Amino acid sequence: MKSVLETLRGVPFLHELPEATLVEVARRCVEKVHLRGEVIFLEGDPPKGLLVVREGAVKIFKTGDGGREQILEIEGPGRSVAELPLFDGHPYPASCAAVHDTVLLVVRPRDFQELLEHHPDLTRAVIASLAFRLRRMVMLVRELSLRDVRQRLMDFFKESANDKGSFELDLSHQELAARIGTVREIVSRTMTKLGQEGVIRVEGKTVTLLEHPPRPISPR
Amino acid sequence: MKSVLETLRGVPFLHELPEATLVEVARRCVEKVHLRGEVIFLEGDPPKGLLVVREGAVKIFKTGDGGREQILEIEGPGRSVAELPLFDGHPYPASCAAVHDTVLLVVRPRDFQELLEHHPDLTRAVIASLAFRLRRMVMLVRELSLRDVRQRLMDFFKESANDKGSFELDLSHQELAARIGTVREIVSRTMTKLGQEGVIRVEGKTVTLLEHPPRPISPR
DNA sequence: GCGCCGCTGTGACTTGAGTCACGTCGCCAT
DNA sequence: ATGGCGACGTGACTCAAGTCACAGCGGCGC
Repeated sequence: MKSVLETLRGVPFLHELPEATLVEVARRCVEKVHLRGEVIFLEGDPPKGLLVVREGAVKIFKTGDGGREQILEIEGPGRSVAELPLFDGHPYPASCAAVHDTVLLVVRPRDFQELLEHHPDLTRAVIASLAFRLRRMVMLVRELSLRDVRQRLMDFFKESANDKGSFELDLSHQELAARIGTVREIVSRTMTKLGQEGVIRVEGKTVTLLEHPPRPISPR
Repeated sequence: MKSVLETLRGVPFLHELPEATLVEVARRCVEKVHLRGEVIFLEGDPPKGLLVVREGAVKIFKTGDGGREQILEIEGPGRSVAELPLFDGHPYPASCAAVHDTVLLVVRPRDFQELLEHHPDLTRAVIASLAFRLRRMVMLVRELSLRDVRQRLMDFFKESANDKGSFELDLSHQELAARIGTVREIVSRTMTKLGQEGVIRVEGKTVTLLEHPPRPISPR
């Protein structure tokens, strides 16, 4: 596991801060461990502080009536979560839970405020962070509203593969379903079908995207 | 129509600025007229500047393969749009078009940057603005993923009514459908059904929400 | 007045997605 | 090994939503 300082340096929106400041931040960090599945905060809770994933992974999600879950974001090591309520003072708009056993660094709200005041350049970073999340949410809206499950699944795979031909799928079908806005069974079925069609190949946890000629746009 | 200054004062995130600054902003405003239906910018375009609706209304939307449209936000007089690309420098994540004939005030990106530098307190406002939009998008994701059309429609009505019993629906079914993520016919049908069930009453453009005993939670 | 056009209402049909119910497989702990 | 548990695969069924087609209405311009 990386040192506290290394972890903080890896957070995109803390990246610009001078070393001395990071040390200041590190000093204020509390470490907190959450076991797989454990809830870290619930929608509606008041801000707990800035959370940085040191090890493991957490999910941000909304829950619907039928108990169904829509994951907004999954964040791994070196990523921060829960900035929003910190910046606007309102309660969390969504809940958060540990996807794997997780070690978090927590910077309490007051400490963070103080930091903001002493480091005005940090504010720019904050804006960048919010802007990034906003873009992600717009993408998610588009996916959910304008694409079918098959497309959403492929989009997710392509993003995970990140230009490489394959990647490790470290989510259960259950979680993958919640990520792309559907249910376990549909993910299972769709993946099987994609495999049969030769669009992807699945071997254990490794998913390979098989190139296939970009099919011409079908006439309407 | 309100004066330029009054319009600017009405923008939530400019509200805090001292009068003198607003005058500065007003001086840099260019006015631009767009007729109903006209496209103001397209997804992928580079930032055009801060846009403030002086009169009329605009929609921010994404377009899908089949030509279907998902509206992210509709903004009326005294509301700003297109802040995001201004803050992070990236292209628009969605397109924008006039819903009615519209008068816009435009502050060019360079002028806005200058303003930001001279008024550091404005930065807080910027954060608030992004935070607000982010919350809206999270709400939209929840709607799209976890609620059915009937619920989305009622949610939209309740928000429009804003605690009053009724409101003016100034969107076509087509636009309403794009707003809540479905198609015209379904909106039409669902509204008819809600009317028959006595949940709402529709008279011309006026929609009245009829109170009805909060039905007990159905057992699962 | 007449014709055009955008908006709306509705029937009939199709289908993608979700639900239910099992069965299987592999892994871990006792 | 054996029992339990969580993850996965799949058939069968249901249904909300979307599509297609068409008809009526109402306003506006010429």
